[in-house]
Amino acid sequence: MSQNTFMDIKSSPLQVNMESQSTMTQDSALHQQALGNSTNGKYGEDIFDPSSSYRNNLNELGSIAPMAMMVAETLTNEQAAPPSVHAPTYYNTNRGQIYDIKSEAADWQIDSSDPGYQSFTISTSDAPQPCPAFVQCLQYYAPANTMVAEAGTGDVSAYQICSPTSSLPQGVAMASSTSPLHSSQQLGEEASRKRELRLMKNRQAAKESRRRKREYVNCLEDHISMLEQQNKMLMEELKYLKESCAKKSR
DNA sequence: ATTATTCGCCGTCAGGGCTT
DNA sequence: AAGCCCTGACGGCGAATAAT
Repeated sequence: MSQNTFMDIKSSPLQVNMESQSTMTQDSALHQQALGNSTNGKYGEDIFDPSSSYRNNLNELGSIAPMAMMVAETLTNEQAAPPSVHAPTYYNTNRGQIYDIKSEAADWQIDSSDPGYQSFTISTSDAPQPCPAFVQCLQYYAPANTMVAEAGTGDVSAYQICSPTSSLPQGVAMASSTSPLHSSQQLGEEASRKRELRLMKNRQAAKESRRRKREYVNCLEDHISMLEQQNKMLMEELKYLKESCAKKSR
């Protein structure tokens, strides 16, 4: 299989043309079967289990742990060890502190002991940093398959950010998401905040989707290798049986 | 050494499917 | 119906590689 067959093929005219002109190999035929025959946006249904999506196939292999489940487990199981995730970068805004998950400076922990997630505490060794204007962001992600936690809309009224070097929370209580909006400026800020939240979620979803797809393609490649090996053995067995029959018939 | 092409990854948008 | 999630499509970017 070519290395980039289904990773992220750009559909520029040149590349589309190259694809359409390329010879249909066994691998590409299999992939077309796996991907092209899909009718509902999922792919891979023809290779493993026709009644199951590729994600289900992967789940059966135990290779995918849905992040949502990890979130639920992490936030509800107080006995569980705190997840090891990367440190966010903290920013100060006129509405409090928000953070950026791209920083990978240090480990941080989540204290979810507060029932109902009315508030929670993020501990980090990072000192708060100044930041350009940004909306309040109550969602944070953990990279590398660790966990995702979300809060910020709905019934969450506040949360806190504090430093582990201080016994008292130094964080800023965030604006209540349920507070009424009075001005067009506030409406604009709310819309902007929602957009940022949506983009952030989609960004993470896209990453997860691509990771699942890579995993799926890897599974397909392994499956192909196994089938090729199987085919080779069967061909050898057939050859042997044919020769045996020929000897007997003489 | 410079330029062109390829590759892989990312963020965003759009649209379909599912849930509430 | 609204909101959310998932994923294909698209364009941009930087690194690697090939061509000159």
